[in-house]
Order: sequence, then C-alpha cells, then structure tokens
Amino acid sequence: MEDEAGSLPAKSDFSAWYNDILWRAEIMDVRYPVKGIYVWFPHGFALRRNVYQRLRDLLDADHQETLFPLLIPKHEFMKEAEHIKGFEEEVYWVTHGGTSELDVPLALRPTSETAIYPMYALWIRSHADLPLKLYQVVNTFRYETKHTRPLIRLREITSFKEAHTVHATWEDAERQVEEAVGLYRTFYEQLCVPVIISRRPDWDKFPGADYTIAADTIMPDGRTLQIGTVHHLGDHFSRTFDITYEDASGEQQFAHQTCYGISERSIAAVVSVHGDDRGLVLPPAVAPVQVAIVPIIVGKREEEVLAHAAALEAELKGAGYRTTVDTRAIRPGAKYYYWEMRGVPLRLEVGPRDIDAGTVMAVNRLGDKTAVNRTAIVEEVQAQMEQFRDRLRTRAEEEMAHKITAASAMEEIPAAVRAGVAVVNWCGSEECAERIEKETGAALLGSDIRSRYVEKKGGPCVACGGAGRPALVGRSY
RNA sequence: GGGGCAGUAGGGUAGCCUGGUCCAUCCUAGAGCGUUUGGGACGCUUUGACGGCAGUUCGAAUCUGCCCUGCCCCA
Repeated sequence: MEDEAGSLPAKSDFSAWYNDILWRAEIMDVRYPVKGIYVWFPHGFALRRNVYQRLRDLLDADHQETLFPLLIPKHEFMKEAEHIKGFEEEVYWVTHGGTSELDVPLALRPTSETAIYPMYALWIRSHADLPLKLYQVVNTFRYETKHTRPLIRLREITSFKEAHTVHATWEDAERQVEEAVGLYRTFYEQLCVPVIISRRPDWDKFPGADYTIAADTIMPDGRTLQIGTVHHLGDHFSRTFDITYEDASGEQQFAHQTCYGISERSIAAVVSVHGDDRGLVLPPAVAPVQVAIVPIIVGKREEEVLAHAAALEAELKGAGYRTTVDTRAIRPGAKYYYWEMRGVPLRLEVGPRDIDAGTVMAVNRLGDKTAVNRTAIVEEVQAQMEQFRDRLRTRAEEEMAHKITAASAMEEIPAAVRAGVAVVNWCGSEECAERIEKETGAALLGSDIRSRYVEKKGGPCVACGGAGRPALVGRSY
C-alpha cells in the first residue's frame, strides 16, 4: 500500500483522478505548449480509433462519409445571423498568408455548417437527390474562454463526428432526428455508457436550430457531460444558403435539414464512467488490447511457457481478439498493474502449474479470477467478454440511477444536484428556469426526458406552481 | 466573467519566507550489466531540472514586474 508505484489518486477525488489517469493510462499528453490543445498517445489513439470505428459502422448503414475543408471564407461564415452570434466569440481567424493580409479572412471551422451548405446548394437540385445524409470526422477549433480540460473542453476538438442531412419536409427531418437519437443510443450502449436523452431549452439550443435533442451522461462527481447532440435545423440554413429542390410537381422548395455530432467527449465518458482506483476499465468493444497474456516464467521452463503463451496468443488472435503477450523482463505483478491501468478487460496467466493442469488463469478487470480449460479457451474468452460487458453496463446503469433524484420542491434541488441531477417539474418558462438556476446554482438542462429512470408524468412547477412537465436540473461540464 | 494557488530532471517533490553553504534534495522513471520472476524484485553503474523575458543585486531556484502554462473555487 505505502509507496505504491504508479498509484492513482482515488476516483472519489475525481478531478485529480481524471487528470492523472489520462497520463498514466497513456490516453493524452497534456504537455503540448498551447492551452486547450493536447496530444493523443498511441494507446489513447487506438482507443479513439476503436470508438470511432463503432460510430462509423453505425452511420455507414445509411450515411456516406465525406470530408470538407477546414477553412471557411468569412462571407459564407457570416451568412446565418443566429449561427454567427452563437460562435463569434469563439472563432479563430486566419488573416494572413505569409506576410500579406488576406483579402478574405478565413475561419477555422468551429463546426462545419457554413463549409458544407454552400456545396449542398450546388449538389441538391431535385427531390430525387433527397434525402442526403453525409458525415465527416474532423478537427474543429473553438477559442474557449472557460477552463479547458482534455477531451472535455478543448480549443482543438480533434474528433468531431458531424452528420449533416437534407430532407424534403420538416417531418422528414424530424424523423431523421429520431433516427439519429436511436443511433446515438446504440452507440453508447456499445460503450456501456448510460445516457439521458432530453430536449434542450430554447435558449440553449444550437445556434440556428429549431430544436436540439441532447444525450447527457453523469460523471462520477455528479456533474453532467453532454456527449451527443441532434439538431433539427428546419429551413433556416436552406433559406440562407439557398438549398432548394424541385418537388414532384415542378415547384422549387426549401429543403429541411438536421445535423448531429459526437466528439471525443465520448471517450471522456468511457474513461470516467467505468474507470476505478486502479485505472481504466474498458468495454471489450473498444479496448485497444482485449486480452493480455502474462507468462509466468520460472527457472528452467521459460521456453516452454513462452511457447505456450505464443500458441495461446495465436489462437486468440485467430479468433479475432486484440491480444498481446507481455514478455517484458519485469515481474508478473508489475505486468498485472500495468495492464489494469490500461483497462484491459481480460488477463490470462500461464505458468508451469497451468501447463501441467491443462488450464489458464483468467482474471477480468473487475477482479474475478477463474481457472479455465485450455482446450476451450476461445469459447471461454468469448463468454467472459460478454459477461464482463454486461456487468460493466449494469454497474454503470446502477450508478447513474443512484445519481438521479426526483425533487418536488425548490429546497430539495441543491442536495440532489450535489450528488447528480434533479428531476423537477417545470412549466417551461425561461423565467422559472432562471429562478431555479439562481436559487439552486444548477442549470435547467432539458425537458422531454427520455430515461428509464425518470417518470414521465408531470406535476406543479417547482418555481411557479403552474402545470409542469419533468425537466432535468444539474451542474454540467 | 470573478477570485485564489502554483510552475524545480520524463512524472512527483525538498529548497524559496530569511539571496551566497545548491555544479540543487528525495521518491519514481529511463539506460547498461548481473541475479531474479504465481500481485508493483534486488545489487552495482549511469542519464536527467530551477517555465520565458526583463529588472534589483557583487551574487537570483529564492526578491520585483510582465508574459506563458496549469490547477482549484465561485458566477
């Protein structure tokens, strides 16, 4: 216990834990000398790749991947009034080429609507071109003035998956919003990260949207993290960028649009929701290493054990598992800690005793240890992975459920939001939302809540007593 | 947006108040050699730091100013 090498701060000290684990588990190096801009370590990058592969697989079913430019000319960027207002304080501008000033200043995209939609205006001509569903995974830049935090609040978002769809009618776009919400639900199920879906209040929606649906998770310190948003853009942008199509009767119509995004906050959520005092705990679906084999080398049987471990590795790799044998010249215990820090779901230990007994010791990242039959190893690993994933998901769900508290009066809100989020009844007025924020120090996050942990039926508004519907109140990142 | 605190080898720290004894302490990490190996091995050898710029001073890790960077709390 004392003088433990490489020990993390306890997860109960979440802020310290979070900063430290990103370093120790080799997710990100925060030492890059520009505020709010960080470097992916190879291990973190491998995690990112696996996470985004999941997202791509889901989207590729009926979206196409594309890539638009980073630079947006000022005149395009300035077209949509609400949109500009939402971002103008956060935009980086490229004003010079070498030493000469540019005729047209170029914005580094804070998001890509104004890069994509002028092209959509050219591409879309007829109803037969609709729906159009494209997405890209890009970096975006926002000059954040609040405290930056790796993976959570960045000046360069390195991993923004943004989808932009175009539809004939408002209703078609609305259906797309629901599809996107479904996609995001599935995505987070794969990551075993529980989410609460809600509709953002009007004053908090995406600049230029009709409405915004958001997915939030609850962090260990009780604060919420927005990890996905879906926006119904109506025809705001199509009017601005002249995205029109000829309908079946030959009339020109404005298109209706949606956009929806997920960023590396998804990875912050995986790290934070599942991790523990020993390090990362990763769902098998995205773990860069799914099985770590630790050979127990004792005296003369070294070669035999290594051969055994190599055969095991080959078999598991053949079965599709990301597997590694740790042959480093350090003690087995050091390897256990090493792979635990990096979140490997399953560790297999093979030593002389196991070889003699025809078994392999299997230890999952939650600490369950079993001796499994060597000959049935692939089936065993598969079963253990599935069981592990289910346990992770259940554990995360239970933790989130504990952080949601119904509050029927204003006085109950502060205690509830100290532990997590409060569910209150709210009449929908901005005035009452402001009162709630002022009196409790927590923000009104959303209404039309979709969560199995939140009752659907309404009641009197906690602020004014008028007819209210359930709404989410919490402190957010 | 407001307010605190801090920056010393790759990571964590002592020294700073009270300038010189500091070619800077300890832990960890890295490299090499050897002995080890069923939960963070040991021995020997070795590498490596005062955030930046200006100032005060005979002399600055230490004092002052600005800048950069980070963390915490409040709105």
